[in-house]
Amino acid sequence: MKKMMDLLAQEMSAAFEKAGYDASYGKVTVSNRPDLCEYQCNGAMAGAKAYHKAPIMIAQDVVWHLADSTVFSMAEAVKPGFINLKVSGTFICEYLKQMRESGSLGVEKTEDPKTIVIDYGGPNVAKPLHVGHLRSAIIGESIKRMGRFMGHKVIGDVHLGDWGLQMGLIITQLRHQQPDLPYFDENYQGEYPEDAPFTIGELEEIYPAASARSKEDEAFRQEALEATHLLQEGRPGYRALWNHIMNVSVADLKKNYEKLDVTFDLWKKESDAQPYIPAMVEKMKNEGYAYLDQGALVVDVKEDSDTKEVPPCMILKSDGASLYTTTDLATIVEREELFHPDEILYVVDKRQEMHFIQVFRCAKKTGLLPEETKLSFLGFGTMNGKDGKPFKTREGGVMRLEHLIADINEEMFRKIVENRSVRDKDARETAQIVGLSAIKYGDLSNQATKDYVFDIDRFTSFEGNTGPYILYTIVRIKSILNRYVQDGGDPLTGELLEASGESEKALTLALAGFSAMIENAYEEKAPHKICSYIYELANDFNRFYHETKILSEENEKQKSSWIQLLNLTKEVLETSIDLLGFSAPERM
RNA sequence: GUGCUUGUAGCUCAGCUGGAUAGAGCAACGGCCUUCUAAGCCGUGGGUCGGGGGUUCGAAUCCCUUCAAGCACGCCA
Repeated sequence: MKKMMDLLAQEMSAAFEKAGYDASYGKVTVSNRPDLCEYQCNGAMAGAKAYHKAPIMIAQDVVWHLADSTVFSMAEAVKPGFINLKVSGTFICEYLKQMRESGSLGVEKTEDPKTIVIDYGGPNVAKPLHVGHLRSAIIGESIKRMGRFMGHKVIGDVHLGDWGLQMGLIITQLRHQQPDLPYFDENYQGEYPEDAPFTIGELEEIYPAASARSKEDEAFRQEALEATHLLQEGRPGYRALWNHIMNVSVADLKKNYEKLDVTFDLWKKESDAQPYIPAMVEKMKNEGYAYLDQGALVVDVKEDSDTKEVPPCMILKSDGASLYTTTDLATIVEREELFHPDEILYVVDKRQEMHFIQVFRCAKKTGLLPEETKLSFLGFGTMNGKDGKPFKTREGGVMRLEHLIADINEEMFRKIVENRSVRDKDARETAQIVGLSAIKYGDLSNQATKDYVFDIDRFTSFEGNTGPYILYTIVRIKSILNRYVQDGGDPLTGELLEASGESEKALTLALAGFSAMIENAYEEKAPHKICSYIYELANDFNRFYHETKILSEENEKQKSSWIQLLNLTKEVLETSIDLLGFSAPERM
């Protein structure tokens, strides 16, 4: 079904035409003066020059043709040339009924479904998730859900980091700690043990220890480099160890992402792309794209329009080893082979932008992908603490994601039991649901590309533009609907009537704007637009709620109409928060 | 040094594809609970939209310039 805004523009354009002006001036926008009107059209001012006519004259001409409109209940020409509009209540009412019946809240699935691979999450194995991983997971998950909602085929890939020096460091550290393990015996012929020689907890100790040591102990570092190399060459003992590391840490990662309600379709990893490297490199060499520069194999990717120097894209280091870029390029080859995607979207820290510019250009230039395949980059900003500097623990260290989530849940739990007499068991569960909304909404309500301040106190607050406030609004609606059912009402029947008061009208207008909002938010990959929409919607609902006693309404038709309105509001809110990646509890 | 991004109320942020009086929330202050969750609602105060110039009937928004902050700039990922 058509978007509300398009229907209004259609009516307005027709009036422009009837008055003898071009239909393109009939664009309608939400009013920025809600005290004067609901919608407005500024086309008369835009057209003043073309028609050598005062804007107000044009506006008056157009308004005259809207006199008997069934869409607008008011259309007036004002001062310089604004056309102020109010929409007919019956028109909105009809629109909302269709919205309910459409099964998708009025949102039209795309006519041209794309296959989109989203690369997000990006954790490294053997290292615990820390707050730096939070944004990628949250933003990527939301965009994945939005894309699906619009009808695209979206494939989420966690793209694990499992192939760099970190693996060599861990192996080497382990070798120093437990030299007798069979994995280090080159002559070992038997089966390797099934169980890993470490727990996730131990594994997480190993990496930092190894990393620290490699910085001071050059011999150790060399050993680690060698181990990395041997692993990549396929040495059986190291391969077996690598398998253990993978199993132990992937299980742990899955558990943690589950807590965030973030799910990936693919658990691909850097090592999966390795088989694609030799042929890719050969191709680049043979076709003359790659050449040796200072010993390294590079591909030029600068373009004439560049305003600054874009260094060549490095394919192989001077020692012949592959690097980050190589893996990313090979991953593109792999994805093309497996999925033929129309688009690959990377949700990554914005500091990596230059790297991806190089990778994208190189992939296109060397023909790893068809010309029309879109490579896009959504770079997000840093999560800062209240001091405006990157988020740290009180002690100044890197905050583990688990701990952050636990802290939030604890805080949420405290607030819930403080404010309500809920049974303990429910309170824990509720605290988790509400806590997740606090984290995700706190993040997503900011523009993804900007740095933002992560403030636990503010995010867990039930007041203002927060996740908990949105959930509270939904819970209020659920509460009324539940009582209505308890009183013997059927929440699914009943006809939506035209809005009777101002706050109700405002609520219906907000609801009608859902599809335009969602389309725009997806197009711009901007979850924060969903946040500001539902925040306004929640405000509109709470105003309506405040002045309307629904359950005590004597007129049954009016009552059941309001119940329909609540149903629709709830659906829109719940659909929206689902796209953001969280859900609402039954009570709170 | 070069380039990118950001700068809006005391704080945290919207608004930026040009439109009317620049919006929220928090914090401060004042109202509203015999009645569906007051975790709510209503109201008051608070602004040289970093500075300066320009384009335009009209600029927070576009252009130029300047200041400040953050980030990135070939063998890490």
